[in-house]
Amino acid sequence: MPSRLTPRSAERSPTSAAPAASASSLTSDFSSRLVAWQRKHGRHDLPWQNTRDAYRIWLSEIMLQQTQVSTVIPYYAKFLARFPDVAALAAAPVDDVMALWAGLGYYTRARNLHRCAQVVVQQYGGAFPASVDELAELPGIGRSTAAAIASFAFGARATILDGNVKRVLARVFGVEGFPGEKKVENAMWTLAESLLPSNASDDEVSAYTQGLMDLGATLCVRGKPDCLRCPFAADCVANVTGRQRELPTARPKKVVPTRRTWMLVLRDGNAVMLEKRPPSGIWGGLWSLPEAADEAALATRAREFGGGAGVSSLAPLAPLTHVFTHFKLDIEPRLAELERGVGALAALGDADTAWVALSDLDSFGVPAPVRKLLDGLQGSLI
DNA sequence: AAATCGGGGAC
DNA sequence: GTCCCAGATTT
Repeated sequence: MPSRLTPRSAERSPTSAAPAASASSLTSDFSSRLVAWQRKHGRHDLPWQNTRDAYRIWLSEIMLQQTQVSTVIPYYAKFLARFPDVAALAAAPVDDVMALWAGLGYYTRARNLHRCAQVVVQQYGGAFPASVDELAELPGIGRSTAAAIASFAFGARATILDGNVKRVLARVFGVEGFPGEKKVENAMWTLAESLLPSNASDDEVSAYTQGLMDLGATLCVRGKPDCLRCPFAADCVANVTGRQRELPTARPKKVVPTRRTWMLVLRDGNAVMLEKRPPSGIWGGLWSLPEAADEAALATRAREFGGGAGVSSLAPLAPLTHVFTHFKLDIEPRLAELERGVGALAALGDADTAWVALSDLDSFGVPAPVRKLLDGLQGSLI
């Protein structure tokens, strides 16, 4: 049932485009219309829905940060099978968690996931706290994820504000400005809070939060929003004014610098030398190929890794470019072979290096471009 | 080729 | 408090 909504403070969205009368009536019944739409047209059978288990909800929300539903589903199933509850996850070695996470990206999420499980076990006796503020203190959980968990698991009246919601709000209410900008984001938080349903049951709260997500993910998409099916089409500033492509305001452009690195593929038969990266920074904590800032330095490292065994000269492999948000990375791979095949002995005793069979890369967390490079190498063997 | 996207750490 | 960074995917 659409609950009667209490009068809102006269928050005006920071736009002059929305007619005041239309904006205020929309604000007052936004939540009831969204809930009605969600119940009829939203998603109801995702693997992490239809539960109030905060562990399952938390796990899904962490995985869904920066990652789409279809990608998350198999990982979510793997994690639940291996770690059926927060205590099992907390008790596992972090390397097991990293290996299971490999391929999902944003690996600090995996380390925080593990840390968070341990905090929940040690400080909360294995039960997630129910308040948004306590949830947001936990590793890997910020304001939006805390609100998602609190609303789904505990029926809390708290709003999410992720990329989908920012897009919906910018369009429906005509919020101008790049949402990554502090001022604009603050305005969106205020607007989102003002739209929450009052006196809603737990089920209504869940449907509202899910509705925000589903509307942005299924109708109000970036490229071609399906405005004909949208419950807010008649009131939506972007739709009414034909500005779907201009809202939300795009990030200001900036030129990205290019960096170049040399990577060593040191091979001993079917195995390659991997090196564990520092815990923070690019690919933090993952296993990757040894690097150097130029070819000569890489050759020196190759000889050092070779230890007593001779090492061939470096042979160029096909260069590749990996694009991050803030820079491009040109990778110059160089192949070297151990000449006397004692590599397995050469690096023993060093916790930051490992000889890994190409067929065994799955059990290590390896960055995607490095994995691709090594997969190509495996194809060329035999 | 360009744009996206929540949280944490640096500052 | 504010700014800057991370990586895989979609468009």
